Amino acid sequence: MDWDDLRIFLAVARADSLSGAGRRLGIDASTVGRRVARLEGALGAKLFVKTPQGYGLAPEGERLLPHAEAVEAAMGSAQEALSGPGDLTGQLRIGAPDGCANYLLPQVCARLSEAHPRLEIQIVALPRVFNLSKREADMAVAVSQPQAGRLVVQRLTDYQLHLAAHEDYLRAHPPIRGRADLRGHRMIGYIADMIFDRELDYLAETGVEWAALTSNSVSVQMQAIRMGAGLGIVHDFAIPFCPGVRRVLTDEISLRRSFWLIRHADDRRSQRMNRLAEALAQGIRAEVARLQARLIP
Amino acid sequence: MDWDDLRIFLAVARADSLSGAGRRLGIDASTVGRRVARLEGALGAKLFVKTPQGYGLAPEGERLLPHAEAVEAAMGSAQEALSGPGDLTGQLRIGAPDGCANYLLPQVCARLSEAHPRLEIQIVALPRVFNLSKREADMAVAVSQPQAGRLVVQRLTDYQLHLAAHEDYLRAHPPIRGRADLRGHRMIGYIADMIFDRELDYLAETGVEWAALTSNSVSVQMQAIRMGAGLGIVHDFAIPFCPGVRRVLTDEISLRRSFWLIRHADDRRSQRMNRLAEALAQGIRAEVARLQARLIP
DNA sequence: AAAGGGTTTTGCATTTCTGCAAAGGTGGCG
DNA sequence: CGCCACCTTTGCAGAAATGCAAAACCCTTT
Repeated sequence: MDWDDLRIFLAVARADSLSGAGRRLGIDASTVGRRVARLEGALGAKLFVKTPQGYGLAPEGERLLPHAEAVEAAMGSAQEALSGPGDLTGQLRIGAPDGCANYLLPQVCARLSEAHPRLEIQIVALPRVFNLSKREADMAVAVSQPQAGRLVVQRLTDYQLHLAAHEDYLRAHPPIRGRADLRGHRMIGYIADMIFDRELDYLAETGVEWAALTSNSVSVQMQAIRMGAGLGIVHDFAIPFCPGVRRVLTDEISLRRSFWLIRHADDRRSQRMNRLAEALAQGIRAEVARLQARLIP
Repeated sequence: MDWDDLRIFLAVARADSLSGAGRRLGIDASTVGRRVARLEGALGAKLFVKTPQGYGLAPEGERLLPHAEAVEAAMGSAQEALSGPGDLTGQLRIGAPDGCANYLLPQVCARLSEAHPRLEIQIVALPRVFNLSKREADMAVAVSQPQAGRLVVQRLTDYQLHLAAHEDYLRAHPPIRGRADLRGHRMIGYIADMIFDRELDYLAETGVEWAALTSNSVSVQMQAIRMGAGLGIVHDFAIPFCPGVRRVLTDEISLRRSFWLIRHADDRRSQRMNRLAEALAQGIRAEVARLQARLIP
């Protein structure tokens, strides 16, 4: 039995398909299929039920999975034992909502990447909740604490959101002195039925009923605001990236949210993962603080 | 990093050489060397100090070793999880002193092998103490309990030894009615300076001072006795294999010894190893009992 | 009903890995 | 001193694994 085939097995079990596993591993799907076949031969057991829709775990594979994960953990410890106390290496995939992914992670990860040249960071911006248990990512930034799953959660930082618009828009439209003046303004926000977390329902919280222009992406919303398309709730830390965008009604409308860093419970014992999480947490905290401090009141 | 390379690393670390590891793994030494080189490249660390006399663990390799063993253990559990509750598979290398290896293990292992067709049993007969920690064998039968090492020991069975000779020899020489009559007889025994365990010093215990024909192998001694070369202390359980060999002076000279089964402490958690050990223990017990019962008083 | 995107599977050219044989070194022994 | 046994390393031919492209299939959508 080739030990490396167990690595492939894990990937397929998590991706539920040869092609998905291949993408993740950076090798061809046909190779993945052949390695799985070889493993099954060596073990004398059918590990997957193969359908044209993908590979699903067979009972025997189900039984193997936790042991394969134990091997993976041991393999991680082994690699850890060698990488010098200083540098971090390997791959790190971070899932994050796109606000964080666009305006915070690039800088934070750039610095991290610079400090650790052999570290390979992947930022996955997705408007949905991650399935960490399937290892779609090693860590995830979330806007609320998950309830289920073998996960470990830590608070990253608080951040604020305010109503904002481009100064060109503000000049061209009636002044906004109070909440009542919002009536008649064009609002920009999330697509209602694509809100994947209650914490994102900013507009409802501010009492706005209707938005003229919506997107599932905060960066698209931000771009719309920057182009003078209207008013919207935006992250304070994003505003410095958009010259000309000004906050309005900061006294009356002010939201506070938190980012949470979510990791696999199993990774808790990994010194590497702990260090990566800590570096990420500090980086994000510092970046949020830096950007919010830059705001023109 | 190829997970399978860690398997090669383990073998080299234990064999202290590429060629030894290659023999053990059944692959060529040059391949072993290249895989080690590849692993070192992937890990960015020199794992071995390479000399024309072999591969010795470098400090980094020393650090990696326990983690690699953890991976090995996890890999074992994984394979165990799949092999049906019934059958045993894989390789089992048993080290044993040659008395046991010649007259007990062949039958016992033959039955075991028949019951588990995918099990591959190797019997290593060696006139020395095994280095289990280097995994020269998975288990070892010993004539005394080891004191040091992370080992687990269990008593297999007691057995007896008596003075014996071929009936042709007895007919051709003066009768032996008591210990005193032994004077003048040709004795067969161990080579004095090659006795690797005090328990083997049979002749000294019986008061015999000198042996005319000696060997480091009990089966060679037995063969000599069978050919009528003289008298010697032999295992009772070996006598049924040598037609014509009779015990003498059974009342006055009778030795009792024990076999012990020694295993790695780490293997204690392996259900497979436990089952193998149990099967071996029962087989050896039954075989000793069967053979000793067959003796002509 | 047909088309499109997703999957697995298969055939083939290419790359990679492996085993063998020879070369080069080093320590032990007569 | 030279020889022998053992080790590693290197060069090369054959075997094996890999990636790519195409085919076959299923489900969803137009």
